Amino acid sequence: MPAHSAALPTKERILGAAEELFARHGFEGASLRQLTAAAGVNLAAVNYHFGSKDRLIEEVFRRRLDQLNGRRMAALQRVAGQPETSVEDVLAAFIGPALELSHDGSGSLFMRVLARAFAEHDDTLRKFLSDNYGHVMRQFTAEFARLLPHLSKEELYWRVDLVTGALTHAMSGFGMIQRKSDVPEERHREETAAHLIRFAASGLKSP
Amino acid sequence: MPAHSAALPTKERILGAAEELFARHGFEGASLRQLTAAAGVNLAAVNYHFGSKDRLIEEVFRRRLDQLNGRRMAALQRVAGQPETSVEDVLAAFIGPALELSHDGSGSLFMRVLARAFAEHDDTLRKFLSDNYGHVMRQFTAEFARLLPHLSKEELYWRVDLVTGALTHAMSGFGMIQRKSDVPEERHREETAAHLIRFAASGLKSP
DNA sequence: CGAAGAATCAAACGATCGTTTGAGCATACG
DNA sequence: CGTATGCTCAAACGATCGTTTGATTCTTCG
Repeated sequence: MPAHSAALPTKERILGAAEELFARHGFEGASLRQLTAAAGVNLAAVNYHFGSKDRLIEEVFRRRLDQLNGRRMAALQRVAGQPETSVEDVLAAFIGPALELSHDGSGSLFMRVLARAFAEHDDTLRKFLSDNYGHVMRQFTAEFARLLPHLSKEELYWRVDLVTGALTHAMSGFGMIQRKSDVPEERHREETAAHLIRFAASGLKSP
Repeated sequence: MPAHSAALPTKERILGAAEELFARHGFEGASLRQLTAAAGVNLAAVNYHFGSKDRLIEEVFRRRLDQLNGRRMAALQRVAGQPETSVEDVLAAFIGPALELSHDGSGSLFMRVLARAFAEHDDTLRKFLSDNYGHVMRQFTAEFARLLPHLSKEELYWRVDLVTGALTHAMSGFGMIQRKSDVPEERHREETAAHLIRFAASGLKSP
């Protein structure tokens, strides 16, 4: 059993520093020496607690995606199959949890890590993400298919993919997603969600 | 003066191999040793011809972006300011040249390199891209502003940014952009452009 | 031809990478 | 108390990184 450390357990400190440095410098660009120095732990701690750098990368994803996709699925279940559900409702179920994470202090960098994962065409990482979280995208796509029955399968896949790209890009912090200092946090989140949902719904429902 | 080599000049061979390996493994992930081996040139050739790895990265961008943005600007000039110009026309001027490049044998990997550049928050690279090619995005945004006068500045920036994200994502090869073997190249390009333009125009014109 | 310059080459530079080792410290349990 | 067990630590492992050097080859031109 681990002794209760001063501030945070070593594993959590490593995961936090890894998230920040992976977002800033990429998976190959961030070294374990920078990482462990930032976390204030010994260099060997990574291999002791995680086995390897690759396994650490997977854990960085697992920690956030388990929560993020759990909330997405829960939100989807609340509207899926209902007769009065709109495209906007489904988009809100997809976007809302991501925005909560994105504006949640320690998790705000994870969206940038996720954007990097999309840019990586590394097969191992992509297979890990597809195996563990592919079912979420499939469920959302199925619900969109129900709400947009006039779209061919190919047309639907196209549009869902374009929506994914737009949201990933926006939420990884390139856009104007930064909150102005005179706007309250929660209100800014709602306005951001409204922007994203309006744009994506328009694209999805395009004739 | 360079002697005329067997196939391609050394500089071009390096640029070609760099584009492929940067797309596949990232800027830090691709080493000069892999790169020069793939190009069939000596390791020292990179520093001899380009000065450093960072300067090589810049040249990889310059070679493609000069052509890409030149064509974009030329296409934009043909429709900008005209009274009968539509949002779709401007989008076509932006997307068409990128699709030509994306489907042009040796240039097909460059869009993936560009997607990586977006994921990199490296200040040096971003400043280079902004300084050299920022005026292109500004010109297109100005034309969108003319065609969508009811949008606030903030709203317009939001939507242009979302369009950029969607297109970068799609053209870097995550979507279904791959051509089926029974569809002719040019027809597939037109259909792809039609998909992208319809989606983006819908998002931009959203009420 | 012969000198000059451009280009290529093998080899090495110091720095840094991910990973491993083995000793040392702390806590837990008989 | 003594001895496992979980954890941390400094140090080192071999490999690989970007870059530099100095000699060698090739090309051009007086």
